[in-house]
Amino acid sequence: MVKNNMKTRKGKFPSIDDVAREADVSIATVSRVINNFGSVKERNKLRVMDAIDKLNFKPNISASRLASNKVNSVGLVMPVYDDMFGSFFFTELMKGIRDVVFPARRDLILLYNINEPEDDFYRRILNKTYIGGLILELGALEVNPVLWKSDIPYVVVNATYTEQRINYISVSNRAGAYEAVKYLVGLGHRKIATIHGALNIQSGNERLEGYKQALSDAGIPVQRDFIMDGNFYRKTAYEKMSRLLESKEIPTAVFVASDEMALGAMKAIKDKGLDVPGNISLVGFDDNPMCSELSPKLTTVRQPITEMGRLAAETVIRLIDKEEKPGFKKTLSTELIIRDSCRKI
Amino acid sequence: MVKNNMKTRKGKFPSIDDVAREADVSIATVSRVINNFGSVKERNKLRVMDAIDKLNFKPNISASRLASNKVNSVGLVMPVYDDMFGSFFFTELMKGIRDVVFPARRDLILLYNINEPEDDFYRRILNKTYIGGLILELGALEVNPVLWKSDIPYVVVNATYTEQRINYISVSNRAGAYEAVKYLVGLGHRKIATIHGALNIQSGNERLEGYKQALSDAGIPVQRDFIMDGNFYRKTAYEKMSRLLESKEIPTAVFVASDEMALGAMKAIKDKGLDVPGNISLVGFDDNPMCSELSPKLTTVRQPITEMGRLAAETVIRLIDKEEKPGFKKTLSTELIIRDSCRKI
DNA sequence: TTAATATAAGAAAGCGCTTACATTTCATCT
DNA sequence: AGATGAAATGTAAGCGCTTTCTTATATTAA
Repeated sequence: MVKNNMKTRKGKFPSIDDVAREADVSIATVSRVINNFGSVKERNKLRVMDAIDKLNFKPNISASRLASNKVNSVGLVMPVYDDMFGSFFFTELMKGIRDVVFPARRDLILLYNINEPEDDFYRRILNKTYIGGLILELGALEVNPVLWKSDIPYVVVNATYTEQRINYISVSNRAGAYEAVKYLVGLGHRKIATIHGALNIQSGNERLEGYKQALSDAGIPVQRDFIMDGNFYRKTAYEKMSRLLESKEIPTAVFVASDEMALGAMKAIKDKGLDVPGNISLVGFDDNPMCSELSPKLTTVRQPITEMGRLAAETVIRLIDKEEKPGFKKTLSTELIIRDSCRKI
Repeated sequence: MVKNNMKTRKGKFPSIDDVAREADVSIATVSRVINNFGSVKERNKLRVMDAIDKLNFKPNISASRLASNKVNSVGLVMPVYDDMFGSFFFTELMKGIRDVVFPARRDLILLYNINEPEDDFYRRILNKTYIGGLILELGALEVNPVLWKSDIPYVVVNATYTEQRINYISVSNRAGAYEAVKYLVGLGHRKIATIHGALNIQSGNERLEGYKQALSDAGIPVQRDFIMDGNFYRKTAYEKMSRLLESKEIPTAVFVASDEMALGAMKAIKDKGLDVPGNISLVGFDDNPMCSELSPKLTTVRQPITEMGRLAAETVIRLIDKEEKPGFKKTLSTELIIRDSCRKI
């Protein structure tokens, strides 16, 4: 039920017929050279290209799509972020995506679900006949059934799946967290707490597991009261850190599952009159650029978000072009960036 | 010269003919009810809608566009940002845009110019026959001639133009800077320096003017060596601030033309062993969320970026729909957010 | 040289819609 | 009841491309 109130663009663009007339060939030939398809004699190819230049002709994509029933745009489905990290993540991901999508001459369609039942939202997307494939960041959501019942190719970013058919590109959250905690252990810390992220989000869960594993492997018992329930928000981290500082046994180091939370934690520590890393060593996750603006500069686990975006775009395009079979799975590795927020003990 | 390697979506979607047959009416009638256009008897309207539901029919947008030569998608042209503010600005703007564009059932096409001559880039956009209008953030660039010679509606964001036909939505940079400096004057400061932004960008220029004007109006002479040439980058601001602190006459307050630069300035001050606001009062511009994470929390000028995005989207849609005549010009006001980085003197 | 084959070019039939125009239906007024 | 005009519906001609099929031309083989 779309209102019929759209604007009409002046119908003065040259069409393929004009080019054909100008080059004195048939429109079929013009189409062949436009699409670099079939065989055209060099002489005619040149004439057509000249005509195209002369008339400044650009093919009408709607017509092309209608006639060919082919499709090449990439859709990007994102949740509605509202925090600092969301904005960082989004822009970084976009950098990778755009660096692949635009040089490949694809269109990038942004798709936000604003107040629509999820099924309807995806059905609508599927019926946009010009979208060839999707890149999805789902946060805490599952892959929608409408999607996996369809035959549109999609790759999910920032999550892993055991289902064979689901393509994803993720990041080694577990290993990253493991490395961070191992680093703290290496500095001599034994009382290492964590403020973890939302556990309904995969990355939150995996980072917690990495933390536990690293402690176990170091022969350090995992203490229940050293595990603080966070949700990736700064404010929560502030509260949890404050709580941690009031407990009988105060940790000497804390692994915080995101930089944004590390910010809150650091503030809580300072507000208590304590020092980072003097009293408490801190490691974050993400490598948000603000990390190096804090004092002390935050030691953190960098995740290659841009790279993830780039790879996601490359993959979805290959899937659209059928150059790749579904089932593409990749986990990119993280890197511990050592700065000034941890000390030997 | 597009390679012919796109994927074909299974051609099993029901068409308008199927609906017409199912509802036992003509395709014209179906089209009328789809577009809510012309007159259709209630009885038939219902039958068509039932048939649409039953078959799960969705119109083929490419066909619709080709036939009607009408168009409703919104294109968003952005520069390639690489700094923190860019990412903040981009996400904030997007928030406003998406909150308008998606409920209005328009598509949002992201357009980045990656290594393409500007003219070609815009010509390509214009020939995307499904883009009805554009929102542009141009940074230091001018409106491209290809664009203003065309008849596509567009609104420029974050800049002002005297040309009558150019639609823009901007922010009162001058007044914002003026208010900030006036505030410093009110606190008793007389030696007020500024680190300004890139002067080839309007906002940079206007903020500098606001600074000068505020001083003049307060009867304070504008001192040449209190005006430091910045470019919105943190690093430059760090250097300029350091320089400022080494000069004979050290200011008691500095108006820094962006929060990102304020970050650099603050660091420079601390690195010199001085205190904010103890020795130097600081005011920023933007109200980047990190402002309230700094210590001291940064006093700054908030600009309504999301609101700008929202208005830009509303405007471009009204222009597409011809509900608005070209020449829409609006400047949104800023707001001084007083936090802890300034003191009385 | 001619036959056989490969290559190049064109003609024309759609793709799934919109819409101008023609036609039918229906309510209203003499 | 017949005339009249408005409302409802249908018919059919495109929109600008792609692509199949056909035909013409060039190349090679015999």
